[in-house]
Amino acid sequence: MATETVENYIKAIYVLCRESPSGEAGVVRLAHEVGVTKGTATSMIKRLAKLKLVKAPRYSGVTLTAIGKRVALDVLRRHRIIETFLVSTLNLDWSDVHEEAERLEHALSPRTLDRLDEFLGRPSTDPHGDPIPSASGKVLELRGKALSAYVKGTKVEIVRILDQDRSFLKFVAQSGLKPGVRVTIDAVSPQGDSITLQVKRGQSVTLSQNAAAKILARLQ
Amino acid sequence: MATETVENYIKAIYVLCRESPSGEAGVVRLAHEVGVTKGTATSMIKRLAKLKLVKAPRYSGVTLTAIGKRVALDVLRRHRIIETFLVSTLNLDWSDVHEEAERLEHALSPRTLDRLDEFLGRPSTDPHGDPIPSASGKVLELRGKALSAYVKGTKVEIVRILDQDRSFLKFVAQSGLKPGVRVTIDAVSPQGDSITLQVKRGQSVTLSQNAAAKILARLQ
DNA sequence: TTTATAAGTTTGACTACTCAAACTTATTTG
DNA sequence: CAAATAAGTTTGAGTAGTCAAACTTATAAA
Ligand SMILES: [Mn+2]
Ligand SMILES: [Mn+2]
Ligand SMILES: [Mn+2]
Ligand SMILES: [Mn+2]
Repeated sequence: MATETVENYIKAIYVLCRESPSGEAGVVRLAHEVGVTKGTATSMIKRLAKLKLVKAPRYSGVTLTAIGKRVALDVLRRHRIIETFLVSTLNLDWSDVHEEAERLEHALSPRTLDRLDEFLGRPSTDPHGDPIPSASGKVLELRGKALSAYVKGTKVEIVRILDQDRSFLKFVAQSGLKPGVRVTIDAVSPQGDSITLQVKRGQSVTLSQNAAAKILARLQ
Repeated sequence: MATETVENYIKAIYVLCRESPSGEAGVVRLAHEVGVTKGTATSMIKRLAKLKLVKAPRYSGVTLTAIGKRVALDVLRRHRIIETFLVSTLNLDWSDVHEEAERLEHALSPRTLDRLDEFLGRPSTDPHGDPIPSASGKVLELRGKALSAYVKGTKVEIVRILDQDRSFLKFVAQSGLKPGVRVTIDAVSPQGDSITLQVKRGQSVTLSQNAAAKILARLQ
């Protein structure tokens, strides 16, 4: 079995590969993501390569092998089911659960995970709208487009928040922008680099294009 | 904060001190409990002493300091609340939850633990009848006497199973001897080294004195 | 009271993980 | 294209945790 540290690296590599257009994870960003120096990340990558979890040509980007991808999806499944439990059953704050799940995800046996999943009614997404991979390792990553991609007047439904940063999540929640909420694109200002949404009548929120890019929504 | 390993040692020392009449934990038994060699246990004890968690005179038994005792009760509280959750909410098997809680107990933040405790209705004992220490570190260890201490004809209520061994727990559960169950002492045979209980009408169980000593019960 | 044995300690070596700092290769940019 | 800079690697050292085996001290038996 992979250690807690290995699981964290693999999950981070999965996320980074998904984000980068080249489909590869860079060492510096990986190091930053897991909170270590780049030298440490390099040596860990070597170990992961020896474990057949990643492919890492020298002086180039890291990618997951099929086995590595499977490990990542397992960890992600655990992480998101736990987050769902913490929010929907224990009523913990939406913006706090990530750190907690970060530790708990390494301590759940398959059986307990399945019981938890059953108890929660087999949810398909977590509180942030992140899709929960199936037990067999399948996941539908793309649902919706970035808020910044819609034009003025469009009515959309928030489906996912891509950033796990606590303060950003806190701000998003404060603005009433949880997954499932419907908003109207009120104004788009390329000069001001901002976008304004109407959440309810009389309540509008202005976001930078950058922030709006981290919130996914779909039509209707 | 204490590492996972440190927490495991401290908890084991707490349990061993409670069991031994001298109130001290031996290195060999501690090593066995934690699953390491005695040399490893010795070197860990040194670290624990440096951390002011234990007192360990050379070539003699280990005892917890006040700080160490506090750590032990914190871990025990987490362990037992988790076990309660796994059994009463997720319907996991009574005899399986110990191993699971053994890992989860190191991953729960105080806030999440409190929410879980609240969700469960602030239970006072876990599924094995073990008392759950309070958040402030208080615990009532002694409730009931060993089954082997009662005489023939006595009607008692099972309150606690002292052994966490899976096969023993499985046997106990199979025999219908959970905490809360009422039984009658049917026969005591000093020669046969055994004791026979009537659980329901027509259902009786025979235990060795040794096994009966690990099951606590109280009158009525 | 000696002696065998159990309990406890020490030593040397190993894996997993980490950092700082020097170094090498790749990528920008003037 | 050459120089500057960013990205990636290597080296040396350190902590946490572990084992096997040799060793020392305490305890129980003879
Ligand atoms: Mn994690
Ligand atoms: Mn999430
Ligand atoms: Mn444990
Ligand atoms: Mn228990």
